[in-house]
Amino acid sequence: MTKETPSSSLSKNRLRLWLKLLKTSSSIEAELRRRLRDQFGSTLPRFDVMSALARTPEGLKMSEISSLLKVSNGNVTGIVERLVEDGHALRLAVPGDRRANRVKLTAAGSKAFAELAAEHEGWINEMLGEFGPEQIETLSDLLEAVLHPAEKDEKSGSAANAE
Amino acid sequence: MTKETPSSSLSKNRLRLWLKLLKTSSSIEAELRRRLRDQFGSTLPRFDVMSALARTPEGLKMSEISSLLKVSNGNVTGIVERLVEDGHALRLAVPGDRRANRVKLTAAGSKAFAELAAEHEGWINEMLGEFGPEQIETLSDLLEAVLHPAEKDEKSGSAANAE
DNA sequence: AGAAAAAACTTCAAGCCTGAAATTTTAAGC
DNA sequence: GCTTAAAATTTCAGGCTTGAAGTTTTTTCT
Repeated sequence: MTKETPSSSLSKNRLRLWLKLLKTSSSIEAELRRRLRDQFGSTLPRFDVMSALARTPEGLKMSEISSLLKVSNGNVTGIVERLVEDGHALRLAVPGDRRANRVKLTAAGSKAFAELAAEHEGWINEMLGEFGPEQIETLSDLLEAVLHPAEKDEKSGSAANAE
Repeated sequence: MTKETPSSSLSKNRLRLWLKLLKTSSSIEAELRRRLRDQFGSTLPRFDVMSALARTPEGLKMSEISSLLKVSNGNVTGIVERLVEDGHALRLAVPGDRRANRVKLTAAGSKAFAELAAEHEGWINEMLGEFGPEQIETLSDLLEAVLHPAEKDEKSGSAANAE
C-alpha cells in the first residue's frame, strides 16, 4: 500500500522524463516543419491530411479525416480548403447524402505527396540514423507502455520511492 | 560504405518509431492542455512562461523568455500580454536600457503557479505511473540519443539494412 | 406524416505560432 | 559628433487549433 509521494525524486524524474520526451518530439517536429516549408512551401497539417488521403484513393469524408487525425472538424475544413485551392485535393458529392463530402487527392496532389513522402522518410531516417533494430524495438516498447499502460498491479508495490 | 536504403524495412521502422514518439508526446500534451483549461482556465504556453519566470524571481527580459522557451519573440509578446492582463505578471523598466522590459511574476502569479505546478507534477506522475527508475533511465537515455546523436562512426557500417 | 434527435459540416472567436518588416534605443566606428 | 550597425521589441499576415454555436440534411420515433 505504498502511497504516491509526489515530491519524491521518482516523481521529479518522471517529470524530467516528460520534459525530455516533449523536447525530443518537438525538436524533430520543428525540423520537419522547417523543411516542409523551406523545400516545399507546405506544412505538417497539410502533409498529414494528404497522407491520410493517399492511403485511401477513393477519398475520405471530412469527419473521417478529423477522426483519423484526431483534430477538430473545423480544423479539417480549413486545411482541406487550402489543399483544394492549391489544386492538391477536390471535394466530391456523396450520392445519397447531401450533407457529406468525399475528399480526394487530385493527380497533382498524389504526385506531390509521393515526393513529399519520400523526402519525409529520408529526413526521419537521417534524424534517427543512429537507431538500429534493437534500439527501435526497445524505444518503441517503452513508448507503447506510456501510451497504453498495463493494468495497475495493486499487489507488487514497487517500493521504489527512494527520496 | 553501406549506403542508406530509404525504403528498407529499417527505414520504415524508424518512420513508425517517429510516428509513435509523436503520438505519445501529443497525447500527453493534449491531456495536459485539457486539464489546464478545464481545471484552471489556463494554457500550456502560459504555464511554460510562468514556469520560466518562477525559476527567476528577479524577472526575465522578453528575449530571454523566448530563447529559453525556444519560441519567437512575437509569440512571447502576446503570451506575456495576457499574463499581465490576468494580473499574473508585470513588466518593469530596465534601468539604462529603454528598449528592454523585465517581466516578473506578481505575488498572485507566483501563488497561482505554485498550485499549477503541483497539480502538473501530479498529472505527469499519474500518466507515467508505471515507470520505475530503471525504465525512466532507459527511456531517457534513448531519447537523449535521438536529441544528441553521437558522432557518426564512418567505419562500422551497421550492415543492418535487412529488407 | 410530422416532430424531434442525430449527423455532417461550416463559421466564429480566441489563442498560439512563425518569419518578416517596422520601431525605438543603444553601441560602434570613424 | 555623426553615421551606421546592432539589439530589444512590437506589429502583422497567414496558418493551425479548439470548442461552441449555427446550418442543412437525414434518421428515428411516434
